[in-house]
Amino acid sequence: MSSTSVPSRRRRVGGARRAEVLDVVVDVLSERGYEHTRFTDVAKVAGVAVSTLQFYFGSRDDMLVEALHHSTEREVARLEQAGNQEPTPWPRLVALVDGGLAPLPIGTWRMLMEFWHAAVHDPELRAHSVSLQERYRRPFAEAIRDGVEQGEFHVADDVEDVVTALVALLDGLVIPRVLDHEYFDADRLRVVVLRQLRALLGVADP
Amino acid sequence: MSSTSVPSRRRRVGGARRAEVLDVVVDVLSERGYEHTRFTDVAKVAGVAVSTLQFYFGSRDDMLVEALHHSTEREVARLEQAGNQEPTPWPRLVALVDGGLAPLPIGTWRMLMEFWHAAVHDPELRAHSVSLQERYRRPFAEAIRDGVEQGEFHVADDVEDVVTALVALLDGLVIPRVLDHEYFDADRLRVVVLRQLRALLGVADP
Amino acid sequence: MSSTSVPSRRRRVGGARRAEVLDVVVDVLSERGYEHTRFTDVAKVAGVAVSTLQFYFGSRDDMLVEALHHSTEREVARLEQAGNQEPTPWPRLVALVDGGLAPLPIGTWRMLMEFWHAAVHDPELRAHSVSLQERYRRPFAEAIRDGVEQGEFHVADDVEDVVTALVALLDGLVIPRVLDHEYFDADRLRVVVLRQLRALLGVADP
Amino acid sequence: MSSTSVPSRRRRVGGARRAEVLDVVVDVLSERGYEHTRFTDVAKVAGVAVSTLQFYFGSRDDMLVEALHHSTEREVARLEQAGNQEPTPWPRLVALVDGGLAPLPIGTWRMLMEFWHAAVHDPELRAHSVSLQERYRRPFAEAIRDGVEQGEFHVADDVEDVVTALVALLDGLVIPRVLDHEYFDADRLRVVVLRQLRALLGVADP
DNA sequence: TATGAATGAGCCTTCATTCAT
DNA sequence: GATGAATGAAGGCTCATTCAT
Repeated sequence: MSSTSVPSRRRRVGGARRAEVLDVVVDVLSERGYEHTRFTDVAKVAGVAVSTLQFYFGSRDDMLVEALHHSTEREVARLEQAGNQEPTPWPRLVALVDGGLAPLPIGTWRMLMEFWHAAVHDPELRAHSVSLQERYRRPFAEAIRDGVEQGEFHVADDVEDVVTALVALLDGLVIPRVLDHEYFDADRLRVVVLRQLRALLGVADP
Repeated sequence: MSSTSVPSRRRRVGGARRAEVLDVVVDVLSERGYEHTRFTDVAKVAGVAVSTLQFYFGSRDDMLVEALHHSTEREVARLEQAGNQEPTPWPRLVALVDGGLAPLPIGTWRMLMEFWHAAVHDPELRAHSVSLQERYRRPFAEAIRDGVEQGEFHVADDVEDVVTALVALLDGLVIPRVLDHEYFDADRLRVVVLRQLRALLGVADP
Repeated sequence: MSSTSVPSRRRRVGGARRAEVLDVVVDVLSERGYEHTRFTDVAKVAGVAVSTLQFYFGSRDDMLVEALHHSTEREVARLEQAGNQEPTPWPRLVALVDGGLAPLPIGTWRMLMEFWHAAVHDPELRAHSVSLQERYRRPFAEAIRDGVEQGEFHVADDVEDVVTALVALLDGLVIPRVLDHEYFDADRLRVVVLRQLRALLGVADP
Repeated sequence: MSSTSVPSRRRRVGGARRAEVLDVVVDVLSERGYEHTRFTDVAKVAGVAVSTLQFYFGSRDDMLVEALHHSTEREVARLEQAGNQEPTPWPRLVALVDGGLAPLPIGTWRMLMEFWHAAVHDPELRAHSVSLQERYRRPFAEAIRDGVEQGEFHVADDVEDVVTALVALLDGLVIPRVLDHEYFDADRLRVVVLRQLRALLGVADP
C-alpha cells in the first residue's frame, strides 16, 4: 500500500546527486550510529562539502531523520514485496519470516536498531515508528487471518497478539545478530521459529 | 553465578554519596540516553558539582559505562533471583518469563535498550554484552535442560537455539514497550508466550 | 542643488524591476536594520531569487549602501521641496520644521537612524553623511540668512551654529519617536520647537 | 536614585576579572558596534579565552546587552551626579547641559548611539531604554520645576515637553559629534543651547 | 536577464577537561 | 573530599559568493 514515501517538509532543493547522497547518509548512519554521525563524516564519504549537505537536507537532524525514514521505508517495502510473492497463507508466512531473517548486509539491521533507539528519544520519530510498525505488522496479520479463514490455521489467541509475538521474535533476533553474538545462527533459528509458528497456528509439522 | 561485578580498572574514590550518585546516573541515563547524558544533567539532578562527578567517576564515558554495568548487573541478578525461587522446571521457566515481562519502571527497559545500542558502537561494551548475555541465558537454559532430563520437556531442536528464540522474544517485546506502542499488552502477551513455550517444549496445555 | 544622486561606481544592470526591488530593499532595511538584512530577507519580500539581487546590486554591502543613498536622497529632496513652497523666511522655516516633524511612516525615521549608525562604522558612508548633512542644513541656513538680511530675524550667534542646534533638535526627536517613547508628542513638540526658534531668531510670538 | 544596577539573570559566575572584562566589552563594543563585536574581538583585547567570556556572560547577546546596560547605567549616574552638585535651579541646569556636552572619550557617545540603535531592534533593550530615558530626564525636569516654583523660571509649555526638547537637542548633538562633522563645536554650541534655554525659561541673559 | 546548485569562511555554542584551592 | 574558574577542541549553522546554465 501507499509506499509513497515521506511527505517531508523540505526536499525541493538539490540536484540529481541528492538521492545518491541520501544513500550515503544511510550507510554512514548505520555504521557510526545516529549520535556519532557528523556532517563531516557524511561529507567525506559522499565527496561533497558540508554546506552541500546542509543545502540538501537542512539541519543535521533533518538529514539523519530523512535517512532513517528512507531506509525504514525501504525495509518495509521489501517485506511487503516478499509477502506478495506467495499466494497461499503458510508459504507466505514463511516468506515473511525469511524476510525477517534474511542475510542482508549487517548495516540493514544496525539501521533498524538505530531507528528504535532514536525513536525512544525523539517524539517525531516515535510517531513514525508507530505507523511504520503498523505497516510492518500488516502482512503478517493478513497472512494469518487468511489462513484462519481458509481453515488452514487454528489460533487460540487474538491474531494481533500472535503477530506481536512473532514480530517481537524477529526483532529480538536482530539484537544478537547486530551485537555479533556467537550463538546466533540464522539457519538454525529459522527452524525453531517456524516450528514455534506452526505450533501457534496449529499447522502440522512437515 | 559469581556476581563479580564491574571488572574494570575504574577508581574507587568518593564517599558514601558515590553510590547514591551512581543510581542517579542510571536514572538520568535511562531518561536521556547515553549520548545525551551530560555531566551537567547528572550534576543537576544529583545536586553535586560537575567536578565532583569527575572526581567520582573519572571521565564521562567511565561514568556512563559504570552506570550501564551497574544497572545491567542488577537486572541479571534480578532474573537469577526470580529463577531460584521455583524448584521445578516449568514453574521456574514461568517465573523467568514473568521476570522478562514484569511491569517494572519503564526506565529499566529503556536502560536495556541503551545498553544494546551503546554496545553496538563500543567494543568494550560489546564484550561485556557477550558475558552478560551468557549469564542472562543461563537460567533459561538450565531450567529447560532440567526439564528435559526429568522427562518433563521434549525438545526437537538444540536447547541453546530454543533459549535464543525465547530470549529474543522477550527482548523483542521490550521494543514496543519502550516505544509505547498501543498494541502491546503484557498480560495478553504472557499467555501467548507461554503457549508458544509449551508447544516448543512439548508441555501439555493447562 | 545638484541632486546628482548615487555618486557610486556601482553597476547599472537589471531590467525595470530593479527600481522596484530597490524600494523593497529600503523597506526591509528600515524594518530589520542594516546588519540584519540578508539577501534572503530581501529576496523573499521582493519575490526574486537571491542571485538576482546579486546580479542587480553586486554585493550585499553594495545593495544596502545603495538603498541607504536612495532613501536619504529622497528625504533630503523632500525637505528641499518643503522649503521651496514658501517665499518668505519665517513661513519657510516653519515648513522645514514641519518637514522634520512630519508624521511619515515610521520606516522613514528608522532609516535615518540606520544611516547614522551605519555611517559611524563605515568610512564611505561617513563621507556621504557629510555631504548629505550639508544639503540637509542648507535650506535652514538659507532661510535664516534671508530673514536676517531682510531684518526679520535677529541672531546673536553664528547662523551655522543656530542651524546645528536646530537640526540637532529635529534629529534628536527622531530617537524617542523611533523608540516609541510615550512622552513623545509631535504636535506639542512642534509648538515648543517653534517657540524656541522664535526666541533664537528674535521673532515676536504670534 | 537607586543606582542599584542591573538585576541581571546570570552574574553568579566568574571571579574578580569579570568586572574588568566587562569594561573591555564596553570599549570594544563602542569601537566596533554591536553587530560587529565578536567574541573573538573581546577575547583578544581582554586577553582571555572565548570560552571564558561565555562562562562569564552566557551568550554573545547576553554579554553585549550587559555591557550596554552597564555603560548606560554609568552615564545616567554621571548625569545625576552632575546635577546634584549645584543647589540652585539655573546653575544645576547648566551643569546638566555641560554633562550632556562634556568632552568625554568619543567611545562614550558612540556607545549611546549603539544603544539607541540596538534598542530599535530588540524589544528587551527598548524596554530598558524607556526606563533609562525616564531617569535621564528626571534631573532636568526637577531642576526646571524647582526653578518654576521659586519664580525663577517662566515656562509657557508643559515642563515635560520642554525637557523632551532639551534632551532631544543634547541627543541630537551626539550625532554630528560621533560622525565627526566639522561644523560641530561643543563650546560654541554650549552658548547657543544655553541661550535657547534661557529664552524658553524666561531667564534674563547674563 | 535571471536563477539554482554548490561551496567556503566565519562564528557561536556545547562540553569535557585541567587546575588551583 | 569537593568545587569553582578557566580553557581548548569540535561541530553545527548562517550567509555571502561563485559558477554553470
